[in-house]
Amino acid sequence: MTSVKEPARPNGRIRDAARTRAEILDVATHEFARAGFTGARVDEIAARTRTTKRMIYYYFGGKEQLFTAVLERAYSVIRQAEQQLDVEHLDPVAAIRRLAELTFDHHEAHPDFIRLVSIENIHEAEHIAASAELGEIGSPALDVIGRILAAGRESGLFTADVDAVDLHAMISSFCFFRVANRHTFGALFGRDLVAADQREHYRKMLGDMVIAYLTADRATD
Amino acid sequence: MTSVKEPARPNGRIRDAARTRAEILDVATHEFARAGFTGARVDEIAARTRTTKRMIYYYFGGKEQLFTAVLERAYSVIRQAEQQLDVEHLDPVAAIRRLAELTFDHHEAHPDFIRLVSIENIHEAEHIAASAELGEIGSPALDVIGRILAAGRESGLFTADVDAVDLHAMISSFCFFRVANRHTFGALFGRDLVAADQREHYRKMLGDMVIAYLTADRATD
DNA sequence: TCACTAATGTACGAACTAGTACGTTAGCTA
DNA sequence: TAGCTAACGTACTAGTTCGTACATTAGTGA
Repeated sequence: MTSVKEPARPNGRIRDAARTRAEILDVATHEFARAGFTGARVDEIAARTRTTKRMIYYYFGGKEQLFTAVLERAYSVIRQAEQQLDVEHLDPVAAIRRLAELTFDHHEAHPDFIRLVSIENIHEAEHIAASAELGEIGSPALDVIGRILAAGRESGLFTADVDAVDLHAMISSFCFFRVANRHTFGALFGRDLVAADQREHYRKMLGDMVIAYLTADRATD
Repeated sequence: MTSVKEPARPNGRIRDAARTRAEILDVATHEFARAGFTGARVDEIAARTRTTKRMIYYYFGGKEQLFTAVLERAYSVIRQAEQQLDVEHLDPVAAIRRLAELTFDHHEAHPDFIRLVSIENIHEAEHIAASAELGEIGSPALDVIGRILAAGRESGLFTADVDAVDLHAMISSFCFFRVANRHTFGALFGRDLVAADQREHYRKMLGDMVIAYLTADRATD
């Protein structure tokens, strides 16, 4: 009656450390983004993987370290995207506009990342501080912005007194706010900032804003 | 030995519904802003008041409703501030700049409010949705912006294709990001967006940006 | 093929946490 | 001043939640 020569593998359990680790990270990313650090449940994360809670502690050590690992991977994704940036062949104005648009697109495409950043700020960036990997490495985009800015100033096109970090903050502000605060903004003002049919409007608005700022005639200031 | 005619008032307990309610709200505001909705503890909030947890349930019903009440009061503060706005006697450019600066100042002065908004967005504005008081009432600032925008367009100064809500989003983005994301931004890029000695720089940057956007020469677009 | 270790699973517990049942009293009003 | 009710306090519970002790096995290298 009972099977005799089955490969004694209940649940199809195959050992694969990398896969298990990655699966935990996937699920944890989604769960932390959904519910926040405190709101996320270790048991819930475990239940949504093909492994058990024991493995979370085995691979990551605890809830805090798991969240740190989630952040590390999330930031590595954006950094990789920034390394693909290819705008320096354009003239400064077009290059900045393109960069702003890519930032806009990236924020829109990764709402979970935006939520993780919001959550990490509620916790005053303590997990980033605890991460060896994430400590102040800057970003590839910053170098690109710096070079475009220099070229634009040299040619006399750009008049604004900003450096790359400030401009990055300006561009990110708009992109971040639009995604992160869409719920309260929508509830209070009745406008969905992420509505599909408004996408081009806001994308252009961002580019116009940044270019206008950089190229404004400041003679009368 | 024992006191005879003391006013039988252990702990100086005086009944004052309004004061008790307000004290709970004060403490809860701070505690929710500090730890998030899930992270905040009802017991902890109660411990920091002069009353007991029982009173939280007596006055507010539960943790969710308490958070909603906290949001209602926080938004009423900003609305009151907006009602004091007095910029329409200025020319459109000066008026918008002044408005941006006041928004900037208000964000800087109320970091707890910013955190509450972040938290409420993590929860997809469900408490605002549950509040009769907070449902899509707009904001006094929106009317002001609308009138300034109309005046600016009429005089030919403003060329941008935005309405009051969009402009409000643009201004808020920068102010919000600077305060809300200062921790991750500082940790990653080594720049404190809220440093006192950079305050004027960012305040001017915001005004310059908004004015440049509104008044840009769009003939070449 | 044997032994060893990395990888995995089960079961449990201690501490916490939102919420409540029940009892008390200050202060107002008739 | 008697009585009533809004305001308040104490003590408890049911359910949750992070973390771990202990047992097991797949797969690899000697």
